[in-house]
This record gives sequence, structure tokens and C-alpha cells, in this order.
Amino acid sequence: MGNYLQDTQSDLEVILEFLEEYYRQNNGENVDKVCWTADEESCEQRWTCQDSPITTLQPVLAHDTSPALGQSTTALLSERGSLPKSLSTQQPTKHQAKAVGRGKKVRLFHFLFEMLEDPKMADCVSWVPATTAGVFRFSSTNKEKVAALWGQRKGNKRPMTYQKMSRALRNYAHSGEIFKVKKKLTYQFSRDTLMLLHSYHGGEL
DNA sequence: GGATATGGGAATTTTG
DNA sequence: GCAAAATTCCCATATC
Repeated sequence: MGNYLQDTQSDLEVILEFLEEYYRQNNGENVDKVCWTADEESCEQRWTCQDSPITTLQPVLAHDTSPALGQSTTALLSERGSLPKSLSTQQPTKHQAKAVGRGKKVRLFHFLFEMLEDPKMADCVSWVPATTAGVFRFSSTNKEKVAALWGQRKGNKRPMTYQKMSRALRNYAHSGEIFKVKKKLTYQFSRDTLMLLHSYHGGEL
């Protein structure tokens, strides 16, 4: 566990920088309402809410456990609208895309996580309930919308398509960040990636 | 058999 | 200029 934490520390720093900038740009809207905390010793992670206590989620660490994230997190957040709005309405330039994260490149899995946490994007991509935590699925009808937004976010010259985006997602399988699930349009964040992404919400945010 | 999704090789572009 | 990551193109295969 200790080695693992050391290995992921640098990644975490990069991601935290990204999120700091992200929330800064979004005025930290509603950020105070939901907070993801991780107890590294006990591997216990909780969503906390300012308005009212929320049930403790099963840790994402438990890879084969019940789908705490998919059901509880997304449903709850969708219900409350507690997470910041996605950048989908923005038309970022390449400069802006580069600026996010203080010079660090925006990465696709970060973007997808934002989409997943945005209730407004639920018709495009959503967590898959009743599965292992971190599993998400694209809408067959709106998957191209997600891809297009990703292309806009990156400021690509040519429009991004789902086919191209999925190619990038397959590359993540090599680095172990996202895996393909043997289901149509369905992918899964790796345990480590999911933990890092959720750690965004645990710090000062 | 057609439409769609998936998978991968390889070249190109972008970024740090 | 270089290396790594991401994008792009293209084709083959699998699935419904």
C-alpha cells in the first residue's frame, strides 16, 4: 500500500493541479456540498455532504464488490446537481485546453470523468449500475456528441469521432488506465485511475 | 447480408 | 530536436 501510494503520488499532484484550475475556472460552484474523502490507511472512502450526511460508499478499491460508484454516486449527484457543470458549453481554444492544468495536457479520461459526473451528460455517457465500480457506457445515439465535445476541448483541427476517441481509449488499456468491457460501448476505469479521479474531490476542493 | 462496434497497425501531429 | 502521448486513417473482424 505504501509503495502504491508513492507510485501514484506524482500522478495525483498532476491531477490535483488540473482540478484546482478546473474548479477555479468554474468558480468552485457547489464544490462545498460534496466531498470525497479517502482514508488511505483503512481504505475507506466516503462522500460527505454539507446539507445532510450521505451513506458511506463501499470503497472503489474493492474491485469486485458492488457498484457503489455507479449507483450511489451518480444517482446522488444527478439528483443534487452538486458537481460543477461540464465544460461542454465552452468552446475552448487550443490555448485554453493547454492552459487547463497549468500547462499539463488535458487527458481523455479526465474529460470522461467530468462528463460522467455531469448530470446533464447522462444521456450521452453514464455510469453503469449493478456492475463493478467504475464501469461506464456511452449512449449509442449520443456517443458522437461526447466525442465531438472532446475534440472541441482539445481544440482539434478535425472533428473528433467516437471511432477515433475509442481508439484513444483502447490505448489506455496499454497503460492500464481504462479497460474495455466485453459489452457494447462499455468501458471501465482501472481501480487506480478511479481512485485518483475521486481523490480530486477529497483535498481542499 | 448490412449496419455497427471493436481492435489494431502505422503514420502524423501535438505537446512538454 | 526529441520522446511520449494523442490523433488520424484505414482495414479486418466480430456481433447483432
